[in-house]
Amino acid sequence: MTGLSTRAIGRAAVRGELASIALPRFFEAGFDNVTFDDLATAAGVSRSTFLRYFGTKEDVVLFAFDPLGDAMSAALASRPAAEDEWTALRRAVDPAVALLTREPDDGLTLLRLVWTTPALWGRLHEKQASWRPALADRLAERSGDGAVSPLALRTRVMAALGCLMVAFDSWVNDNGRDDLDALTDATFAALASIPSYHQVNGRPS
Amino acid sequence: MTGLSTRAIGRAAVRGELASIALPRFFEAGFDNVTFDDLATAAGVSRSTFLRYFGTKEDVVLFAFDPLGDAMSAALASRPAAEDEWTALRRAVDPAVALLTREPDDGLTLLRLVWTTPALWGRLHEKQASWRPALADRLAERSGDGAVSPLALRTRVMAALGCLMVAFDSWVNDNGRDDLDALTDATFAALASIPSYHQVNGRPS
DNA sequence: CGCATGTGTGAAACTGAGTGTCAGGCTAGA
DNA sequence: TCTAGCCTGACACTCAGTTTCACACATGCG
Repeated sequence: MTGLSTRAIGRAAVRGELASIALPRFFEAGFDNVTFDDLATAAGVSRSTFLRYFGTKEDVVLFAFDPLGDAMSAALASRPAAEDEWTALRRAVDPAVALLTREPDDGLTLLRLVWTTPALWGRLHEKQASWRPALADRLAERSGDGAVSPLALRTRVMAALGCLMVAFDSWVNDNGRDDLDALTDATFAALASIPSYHQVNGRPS
Repeated sequence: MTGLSTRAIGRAAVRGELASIALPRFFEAGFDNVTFDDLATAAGVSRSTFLRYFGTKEDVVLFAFDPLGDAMSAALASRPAAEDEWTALRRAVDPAVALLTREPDDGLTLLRLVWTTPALWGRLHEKQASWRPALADRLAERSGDGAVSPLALRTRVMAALGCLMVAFDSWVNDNGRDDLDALTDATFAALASIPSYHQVNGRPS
């Protein structure tokens, strides 16, 4: 019943506070031009302390995406059992879309920073990959446990999160002109009906 | 007609030589436990020189994947025009499968190193992403230029390379027991027919 | 043949990320 | 009040990656 100790709650709060102080610096100066010393000074703590809360500089920025893993798993689990799989996956990524469009300017700025910094882009994809197992588990539950091969489920989860990433990419590249939600619909639609694919096994030379 | 100068050829050869000296060290000791000093000493050059050939440690390992971008583009371009898109994409990733299965032990060892080192895994995905534009261009050519939206094409290319990555993942995780080619077939098949997806736009609540 | 130019190499100094250690201070519980 | 444990700051350290400088070597030209 210990759940979250008072320590852990405090720690999470401090992390959020530090991240919110650090983000504007990154936006202004660019990710690579801000040092831990800068962040620590801005936050009024020592470099040591800042580093204790965020093991890497990337974590400071990507902290914003942390809740998405659980949120998307929960969203998928709450879809009606009768709903088809791809629609359920489309709805599962809604929390991600919502996170970035709640404050469209902030969301776009954040995503732009991630997209223009290879280290951040890479880490976001690592994080995204870490969400997959839980989503594949939810998918297995809803389609009867042995009905579809785990490999196929993992592939479809990969595809769904990939659709989200392509939508992010388009959104950043057109500077938020299009609606992120609509872009996500479009990427999911692009995989929904892959035109006439026959004989995967059996070598179509 | 300058193409490749004699300089560039020499440089590429040296890169290959240095990489082939370095790889076994990584395999033995683990990526993080090998320093540039170690590599330089092993290769009989100075740290400066080694760093001039590979800007980062990740590049030393991922050097092996460098030719894949062009190889996959060429493979896709050479598919018959009548072939359906998804099959063409499946064939486009053949060079990647071939690269890793030519010497199955070496390929598996290399991929295991990449998969157990977050930094390498992330960089491989960056590199993979850098291959996408060219592949999307080849896809646009074969399906009449304006016929399918660029967003849809980019999404399908992402999905195809994602299938490859999931196949890699499975191959590493079962220690090469299954055939990588067959695993790739399976992941592509998992997206070929996404079961009954209706109405992406129009909010299926 | 002698000289200038460009390129590859090595040495060294420097910045900054990330790790580990240690001592002091604050808080909570007995 | 005393004690045990955590949080903090200071410091030293390793290593990646950048930059600068000087030297060696090759090639092209007069």
